Amino acid sequence: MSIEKVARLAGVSTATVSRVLNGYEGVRPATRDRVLAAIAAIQYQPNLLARQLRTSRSRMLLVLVSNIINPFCSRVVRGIEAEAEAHGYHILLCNSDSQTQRESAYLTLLSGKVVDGVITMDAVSNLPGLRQMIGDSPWVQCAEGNPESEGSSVTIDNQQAAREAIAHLTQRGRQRIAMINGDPRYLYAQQREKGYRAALAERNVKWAAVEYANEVECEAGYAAMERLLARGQRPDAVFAVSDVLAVGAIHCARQHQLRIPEDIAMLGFDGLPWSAMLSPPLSTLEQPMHQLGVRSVQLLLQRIKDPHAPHVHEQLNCKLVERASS
Amino acid sequence: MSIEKVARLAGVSTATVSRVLNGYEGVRPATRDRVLAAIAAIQYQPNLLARQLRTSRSRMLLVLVSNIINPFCSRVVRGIEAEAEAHGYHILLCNSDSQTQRESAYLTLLSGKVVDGVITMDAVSNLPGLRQMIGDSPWVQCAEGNPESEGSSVTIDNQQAAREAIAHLTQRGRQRIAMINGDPRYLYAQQREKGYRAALAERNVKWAAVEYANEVECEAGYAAMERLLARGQRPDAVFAVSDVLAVGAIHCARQHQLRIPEDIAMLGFDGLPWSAMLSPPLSTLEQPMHQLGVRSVQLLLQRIKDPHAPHVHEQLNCKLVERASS
DNA sequence: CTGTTAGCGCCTTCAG
DNA sequence: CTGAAGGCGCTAACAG
Repeated sequence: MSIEKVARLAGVSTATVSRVLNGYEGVRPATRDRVLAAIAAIQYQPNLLARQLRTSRSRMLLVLVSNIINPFCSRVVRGIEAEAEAHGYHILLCNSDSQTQRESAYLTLLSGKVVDGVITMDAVSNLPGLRQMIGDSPWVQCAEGNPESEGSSVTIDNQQAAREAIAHLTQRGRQRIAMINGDPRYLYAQQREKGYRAALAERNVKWAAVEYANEVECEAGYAAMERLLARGQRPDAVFAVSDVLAVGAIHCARQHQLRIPEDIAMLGFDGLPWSAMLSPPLSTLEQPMHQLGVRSVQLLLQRIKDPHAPHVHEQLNCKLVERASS
Repeated sequence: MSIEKVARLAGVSTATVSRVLNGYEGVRPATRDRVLAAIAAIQYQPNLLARQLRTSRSRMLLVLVSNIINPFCSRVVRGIEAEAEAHGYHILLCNSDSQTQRESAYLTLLSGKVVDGVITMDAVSNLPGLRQMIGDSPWVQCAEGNPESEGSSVTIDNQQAAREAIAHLTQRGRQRIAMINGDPRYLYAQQREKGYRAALAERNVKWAAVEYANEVECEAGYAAMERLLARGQRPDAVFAVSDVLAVGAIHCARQHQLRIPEDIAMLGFDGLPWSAMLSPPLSTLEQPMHQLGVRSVQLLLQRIKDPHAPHVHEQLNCKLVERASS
């Protein structure tokens, strides 16, 4: 089942078989046909591991994501995979749950030459241990990136997005805008909160309230809303950093006999398709999810091709979609 | 950066280094320490490709999924990954979009020894071409499986689940139950439709209406509902094969000034967490998503360990969750 | 146009 | 307890 058997059967050398396999030009049609026939005869399948070892290129990309269950993540990953496949690359998926140990287990695949590069969608850039494991291997941070760290990144302008969110809500006359944020270990969470506070400050609004959801699941959004409502003065608007969290928050508000948007306006983030189909339809900040993935791959492949290519920090635009919830 | 450098630096043979690396017993502590020191000194990282080639085991599993964006899929994949990781395996993800060509591209990784086995969540068992590529490599069908095909499978009893759905709706006094089904090339869709029709027949109900969503996205659910409402007599209940489709269907019904559940009862499928937080909360058939993934990996690893282990066809239970939408 | 040869980096008998 | 040597299957010079 090796290249050698094919060679023997076709009466040629292994080199020739290899040439046929890899589509080299200089092979006489007659011999090529003999080789092809031999391949078909024994149903030969090249051993890709051997090839990868020899060429030291695996055409595989590692994708480190906090949790694929987050619909935002799965859509970005879809973009990654689509673009990777278009260039003949495959992807290896790691759900880290932000556990350093799991991430480092996967990163050995990078040093172990099993993958040619890595795209991280998790808070790794501020973890020195992981940074060191990545070394100067091809690396792109996607959606969650520190522009000041080494390595390229493709993100949105989180701070700016949060400002737009607040601008929108104040414009609609809201006075007490609360925020349901994600785990503050994430840069995106830090940046959005910074934008939120800055926007309020600019408007001389002193009322602020932030609750953190420990994961991006609607139950966590519900719980955060519960805590928000348990505080003294009730907010008249909530800015959630994910549509998923917003769903939970809306449900919680309803349980408290509050009307959306009359009593509380609600604004989500991400722009998942079903946000438009909720009742009321959810206003949200739409991220270019697919494109985030696509661009990340493009930058990564560029760097794989030329390890000395400069690092790039790209920011894609997001878009406020106004609907009935705010 | 190879094992040989370590050996030279430590003044031992490559064999000894290998022994240390793989935790073999019979190495004198003194030499082991020297080796460990050398490894640390040059920051040696084993080349996993070489190891995989040599041992012909990659500890990687291929997961072929139609589309990771489907929340049902991402939750199953999460289960797969969790269990795989617990056994020291990594996973390679392929979004096939049910395109035979893409699937076969990924399956070369199986014949190419890049992965030790494959879990398919897509309609492949009835595609002879792909079946042949898999050959008798370790293979488990997850969530979408043909019990009559070779290879193991872990599924739910789709037909039975559909019967329960109809039983529930008729019990609530519904007379004209329509179905929003998935792509009929999938076995799950065929089986659920069979259950739907059988349940109606048993009750001597002649009214039936089935529309197919071309993908599992809420927009497709919306479109299917639109077609359903454009038909002559309007249904008083809809059984959708996915909560995602149900969201779209509900939205469409609302646009037509129909109330849920008064005018139309709605029943979803999968049991995604946010189905409980919609308004009204969505009744649904809850699948053991995580467990489907976990069991698949267990069966697969079993078969990798012992290629002659018998094929198993397991069915996990799903559960009707009654909420306000029906 | 084709064959010979030398590894890629590792593990694993088989000797000692 | 340790070393020498062979080979996993493939590609890429280098000859011819």
